[in-house]
Amino acid sequence: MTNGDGSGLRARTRRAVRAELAATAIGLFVERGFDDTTVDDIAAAAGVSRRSFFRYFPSKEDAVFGDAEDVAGRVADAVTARPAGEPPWECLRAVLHDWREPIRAAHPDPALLRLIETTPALRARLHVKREQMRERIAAALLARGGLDAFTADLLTGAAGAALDAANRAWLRSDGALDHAELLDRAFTALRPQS
Amino acid sequence: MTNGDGSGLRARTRRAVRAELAATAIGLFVERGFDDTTVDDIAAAAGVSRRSFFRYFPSKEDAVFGDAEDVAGRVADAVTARPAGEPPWECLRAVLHDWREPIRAAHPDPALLRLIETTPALRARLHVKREQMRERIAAALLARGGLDAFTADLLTGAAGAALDAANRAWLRSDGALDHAELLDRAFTALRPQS
DNA sequence: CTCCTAAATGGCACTCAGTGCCACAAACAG
DNA sequence: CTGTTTGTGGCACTGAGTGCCATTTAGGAG
Repeated sequence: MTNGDGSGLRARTRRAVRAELAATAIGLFVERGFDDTTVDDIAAAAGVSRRSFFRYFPSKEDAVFGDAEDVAGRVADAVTARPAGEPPWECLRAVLHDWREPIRAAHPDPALLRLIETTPALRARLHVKREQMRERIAAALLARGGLDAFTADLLTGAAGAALDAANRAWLRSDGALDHAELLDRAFTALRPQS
Repeated sequence: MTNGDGSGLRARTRRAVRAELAATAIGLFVERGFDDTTVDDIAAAAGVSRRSFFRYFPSKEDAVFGDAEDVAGRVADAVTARPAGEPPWECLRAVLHDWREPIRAAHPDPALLRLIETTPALRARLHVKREQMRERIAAALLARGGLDAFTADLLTGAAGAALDAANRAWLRSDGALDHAELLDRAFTALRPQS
């Protein structure tokens, strides 16, 4: 029996190659645009074969959004870890507030954000990942008890809308506005009535 | 100068062929699944060439969502047409309430809804269309005055979340629950504070 | 009706994403 | 060392989407 965890040379090199591929792909996307970059380009620039690229990422888009599932899982865990009696909306507000920085750090390049905004294929993938994340968070919220599935869907959807509105306003201001305060304003405005 | 409007044999046959293609495509998608239906299959079943299919729809997915832009435009117009003094949130609630039926009528087959839910490519396209619609509605809401861009984004996003939550609960109940009442509950819960 | 132009069509060739298959090399367990 | 597992590259194939061209057809001008 081998070690199932992430130690060992096999798993480590695999993670390194994956990160290298993602960085190379993002660099090329930002430089030439998503559609004008082929998988062959990425693979060649990273020194692997085209076939191997698809062993690390199921699609070209996933080179950008590869770690989204990990983040979704950890955010869901953060929801579960909140105090039991906390109202659901406050729980979501606190968790999203805590995860603003980690999420931003995973996509440090503002040019990448612009690229995603202007590339239909990337926007589509982002929306799908976002929805998968929302479902996981809704499930975690539901497991905490105190609400039904309808309310869990509603609150997680509204929290996503709050985050989106804050992000858009922040991008419009070119980073001049305070992101945390924008998010707070959004959450306060949408706080559910009784 | 020819007639730019939609009358005339040219435009009418074009609309007819487009509708025929969409119906054929949806039928095949529901029957065999989206991925197991090729554009060749659709074109052959509708009696046109593969090349002509792409003259009516820019992609295979658009055979399902082809009229989304029209709907988005008309919903935005409905927002503009609401009484001037009406609070934004009530405006959105009223417009979405009025458009529940027309939107449902455009996708009458529940099997199609299930198919969209379970097909990644269709879900992705749906999310993109949804977001485009939200942007148009946000612009219309903004043009009414009385709010800033941040609030317009926030309210339209929240309205979308309300609609999604109502739709999901309605699908979960297999149509047993009252969709209008679910939507109303969602809007009431998220009504923004002062 | 005839001629002319604009639009619609079909066919072909091409690029590129994504997959299945196979042969080969490196790591690892015994 | 030996068998097994895991990663890799190469190849061929399907299918979406696009550019180009030759042909047909609708609809307006004379």
